[in-house]
Amino acid sequence: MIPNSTQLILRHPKEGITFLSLRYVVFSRKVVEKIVVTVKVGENGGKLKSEGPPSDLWSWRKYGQKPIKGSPYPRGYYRCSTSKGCSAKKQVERCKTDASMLIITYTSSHNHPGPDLHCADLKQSPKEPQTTHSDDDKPPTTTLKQLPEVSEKEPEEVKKEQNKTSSTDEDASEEQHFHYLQSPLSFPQNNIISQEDPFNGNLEKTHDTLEFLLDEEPLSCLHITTSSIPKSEENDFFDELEELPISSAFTSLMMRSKFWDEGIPVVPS
DNA sequence: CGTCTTTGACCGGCGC
DNA sequence: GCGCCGGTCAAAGACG
Repeated sequence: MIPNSTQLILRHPKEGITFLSLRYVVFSRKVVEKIVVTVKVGENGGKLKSEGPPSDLWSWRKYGQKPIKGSPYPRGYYRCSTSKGCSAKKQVERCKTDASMLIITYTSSHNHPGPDLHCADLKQSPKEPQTTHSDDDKPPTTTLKQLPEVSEKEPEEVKKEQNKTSSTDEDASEEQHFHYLQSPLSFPQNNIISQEDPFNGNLEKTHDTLEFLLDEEPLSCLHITTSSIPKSEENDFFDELEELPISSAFTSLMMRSKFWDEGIPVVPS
């Protein structure tokens, strides 16, 4: 049985409130690639106004919100405002069975380089709404941190910068409690998914990563699986989707991200 | 004043 | 053809 989805469970080193599960998704029928990210924001994540949503480095502008049939929570529609004319979009909604879970769907891709990592990391995308959302109506942005594919930063440099930020400003903002990684859609598509054989090659590495992750005791009841999603209504959400394992590119990105550094405190020697 | 959010209206796809 | 539903538009207001 070939695993068709991957979930990564990450936790905050202190509070353990942030979780992330990632899936690469292809709408096989429409041949439209979407990437669905589910984010565990913790029980208080969606209830405390002070608890700002995680943000990525892009600026997202909300352009719509619709109540979704079958879900008590509305879905928010965002498009990239980092660059005019960028077609990147994302949809953010809460899991109907678990309000602490956010389901973020990325569509289209950025047609421009991402923001500078250093600057963005320090400035934390000031345009990004952080604290104005309420319980249900304004979903947070994602924990995805997007690195410009045009500028491959030295991981050490990135870590250094990020550590500096987190060490000096760690408690300044709830935002600091979230970990960032690159938006999958900022990768060239052939780096995201091998259309011919999406499971080949990446699988082993993905599993290595997962085993590594699984060494960390999960903090929540969120199920970890590489082959199926546990029975839940969330599963229905993905039923029509063809799920793919995380690519090595994405994995490698995570490994050098702040997300990785802080989310996975245990590093194999 | 520029940018963003909110929110009702509008549009297109799809099923019956 | 009609209604439902998801996605988008755009005007108005809020905010820094």
